[in-house]
Amino acid sequence: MKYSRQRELVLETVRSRPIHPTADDVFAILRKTEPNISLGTVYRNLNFLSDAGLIRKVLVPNASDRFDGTVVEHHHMLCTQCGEVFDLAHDLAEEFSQEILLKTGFEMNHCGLMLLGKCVSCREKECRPASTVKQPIE
Amino acid sequence: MKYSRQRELVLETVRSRPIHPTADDVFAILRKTEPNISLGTVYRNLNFLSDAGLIRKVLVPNASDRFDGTVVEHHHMLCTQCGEVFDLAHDLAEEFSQEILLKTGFEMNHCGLMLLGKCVSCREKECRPASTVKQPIE
DNA sequence: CTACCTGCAAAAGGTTTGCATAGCC
DNA sequence: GGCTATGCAAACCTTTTGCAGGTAG
Repeated sequence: MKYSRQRELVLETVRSRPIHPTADDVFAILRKTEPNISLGTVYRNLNFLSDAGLIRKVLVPNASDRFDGTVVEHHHMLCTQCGEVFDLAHDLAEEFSQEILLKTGFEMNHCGLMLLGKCVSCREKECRPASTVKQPIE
Repeated sequence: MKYSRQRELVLETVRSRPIHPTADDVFAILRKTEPNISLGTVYRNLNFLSDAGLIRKVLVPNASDRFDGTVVEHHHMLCTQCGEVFDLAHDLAEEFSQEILLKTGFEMNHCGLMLLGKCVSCREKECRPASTVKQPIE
């Protein structure tokens, strides 16, 4: 792989942010210190780096793709209320993916699971009677 | 709801096709018999009908949204090889969604599960030694 | 009659690509 | 020096929207 300053910056930006930044986030962050970097270059490098396995592209339905510096196998949960993306540890889905394979023949990809739903803090913000709100177990 | 010929045709087209057609699929199908129908109208009606709960919009990462005439709760599996979308019965995911809620506090939406992976027929097409190919259990 | 719907075409949002120039090895 | 990356802008693809005219109730 050929070195370029921009590629290194893109990689470092994704790796150092746990927020699953979009291409546009990365672009905005880098623009601050690298005023000439172009959006095209950011996209090219994000795709290059995820093809090379150094980062991961997280496909988000109905929104911009996001990029993830964590390359160990894990899955994602998208809160359809606030738009945040959360990680889901692989072992929480392992049994499920085995069951799906056995029962349907469908073989889940590594990082192939996207859950749409409502995250803890969005659920807590809703004014439901406290008794019906299940507390998450961390 | 106000009647229109186009709306009825769109609804009927989605309901009668198990292929989870995209807006463009619906448009192409209807164009054959309704040469003046416009893509904008197809989109407007698909959105209207899914807002009204008569069909469902299936958000597909990295590809056009698809529409589903089956409105009972179920989930989807996208084959990242052939691009087909398959239904996944809700009861196969029920236990999993309970577990996720308890362990992470994330509350899955109805129809909120998208599995990316490889479908049975794509797996069978690959030239692996037969012994390593797990047969699906239907 | 009025509200809502249509067809058309333009706009919008996200992503990719062509081209000439610049930078790594 | 050659190959690849960059910046810029235009192109692309899917979806939405504004508008003027048409249709259901």
